[in-house]
Amino acid sequence: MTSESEFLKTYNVNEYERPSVTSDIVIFKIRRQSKGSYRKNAEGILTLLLIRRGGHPFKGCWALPGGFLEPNETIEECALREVTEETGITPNVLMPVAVFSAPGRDPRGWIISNAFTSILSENSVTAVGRSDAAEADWFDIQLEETKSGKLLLSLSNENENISAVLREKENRFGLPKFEIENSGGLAFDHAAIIATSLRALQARIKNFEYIFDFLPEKFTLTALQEVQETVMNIEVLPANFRRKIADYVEDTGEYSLGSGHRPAKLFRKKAQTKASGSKNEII
Amino acid sequence: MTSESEFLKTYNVNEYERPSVTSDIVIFKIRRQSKGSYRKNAEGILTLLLIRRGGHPFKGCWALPGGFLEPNETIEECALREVTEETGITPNVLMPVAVFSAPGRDPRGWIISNAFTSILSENSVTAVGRSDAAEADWFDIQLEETKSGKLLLSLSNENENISAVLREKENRFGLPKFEIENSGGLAFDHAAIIATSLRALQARIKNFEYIFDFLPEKFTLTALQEVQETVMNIEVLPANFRRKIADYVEDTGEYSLGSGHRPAKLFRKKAQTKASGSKNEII
DNA sequence: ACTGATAATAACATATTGTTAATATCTTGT
DNA sequence: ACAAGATATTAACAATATGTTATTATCAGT
Repeated sequence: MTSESEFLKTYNVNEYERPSVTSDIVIFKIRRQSKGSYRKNAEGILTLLLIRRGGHPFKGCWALPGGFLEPNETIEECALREVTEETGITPNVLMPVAVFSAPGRDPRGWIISNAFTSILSENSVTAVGRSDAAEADWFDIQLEETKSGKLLLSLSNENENISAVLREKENRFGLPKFEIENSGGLAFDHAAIIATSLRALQARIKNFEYIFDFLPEKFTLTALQEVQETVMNIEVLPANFRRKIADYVEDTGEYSLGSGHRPAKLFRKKAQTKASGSKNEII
Repeated sequence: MTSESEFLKTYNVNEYERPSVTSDIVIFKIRRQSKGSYRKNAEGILTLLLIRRGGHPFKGCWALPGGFLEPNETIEECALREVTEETGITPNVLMPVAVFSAPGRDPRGWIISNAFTSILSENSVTAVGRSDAAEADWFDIQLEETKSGKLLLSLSNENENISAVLREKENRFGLPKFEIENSGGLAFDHAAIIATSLRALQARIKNFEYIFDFLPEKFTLTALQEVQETVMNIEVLPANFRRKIADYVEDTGEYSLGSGHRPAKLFRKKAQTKASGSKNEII
């Protein structure tokens, strides 16, 4: 019978096989189709940040920013570090999505990935490209279900056009996961990570979680509504949206002027987003 | 310039330091305080499955079932395998909670844990104890907020009484995480994993996600209501609960008899839990 | 039959949401 | 200065959904 400290002195973690651990970060941002104003003929488009891989494997392919977990950092710190290193951007939210650990997902060997979703606001710096990432760019993203039940993930910018095809994988494990039928040239299983992340984001945006991260501190309610419409790919009636959002925002007293029409009030996110319920705790 | 296949031939994953990866599983189950019927003086109690560690480190301490990820399995498969090995139980849901990767969380070295939550139904086999786990048992669990904003996690059975104290840790990373002020004798950071998991479960039970996993295939609406009340620690008015749950269940035509009072209809979970919304897609 | 116990739902008040339409206020062009 | 164009904001009413209380239903046991 050994004591705990004696045990730890002789314990050697290298006796067991271990995987490498990475983080991959799915960063979204909304761009306005026509500059100036929201709504009608000027709706927002959801975009995604990809890097072109400068080294093997998948050299030259588009991929999510990300990299290996290092000792003495948490996986969240790893995610932030990698994004900054590879794109020069430092996001301020990090929403855990899922762990991707299917054997064979990385040709280099046993490597599992922790996926995170992040959001950049419209007016934030978007200069991209650094270090081992040869190139970085924003891609318009669309995820649509086909009649045969498959999912088509389309990513495009001026020069590139990526089309990946996915199938929803049935599992007993909470979140929907996806199987890649055609990666469209995306590295690793990143097509599946992107699809899972977008679905997770949409679920959160529904109840106004993370919605404010797409916009600067002060924003109009129309812009906020546009965020929900763009991310979820739906249309919302202004009167309804304004009633629902009312508890989450507060008036700044300022206005957005110079738009050629009635100026919109500027709001900010209200500190506490408490939900009320009924008078008593018994519902 | 090397080709992709040449690169992979010379790539050696062992050049970089790697963590060990584990899964930990937080398994909940409801027990009835007095056998026979639900409600009034016979309310449910949420219980949690713990194992007593048979080896170092934390030998003799209570801990979550779990273990190391092995090559050629996903982290979800690892979680299921470990639960079965250590407790003889095979759960049928597995809800991802979070990754715990804080440096120093395991005295053996660099080991990160993927936490999952699972649920066992009332009438399932609960025989526990196997392999390297010296002992396993169900603990009544309670998580309450104190006036000073701390969280008290209480776990108890006939012989044991564990009290852990936690603080909510502010972070920019989605989920609330917790810092352990007093582990109450629980191994590793398992007190924090348990608290995070329970909070995650409560959020899901609110909208009837996972709620059916606590009960057998056929159940009464009162029993289902009891699940929500027990997990979320609230009281619900029957008329309200029944209206809200109506779209998620279907009548089996059978009744629960022999109870000394009006028999209750037995329901089952309805296949599709679709949400309706308005007539058009525009809301 | 009567009691005790819980199931199930009716009935009404209140609150929320869906929907349509009216009004408000800016910029620009004349 | 005034009209036109554009979008913001809210009023008003209909339709649903929820909170709340009370009533009725149906069993087992006496």
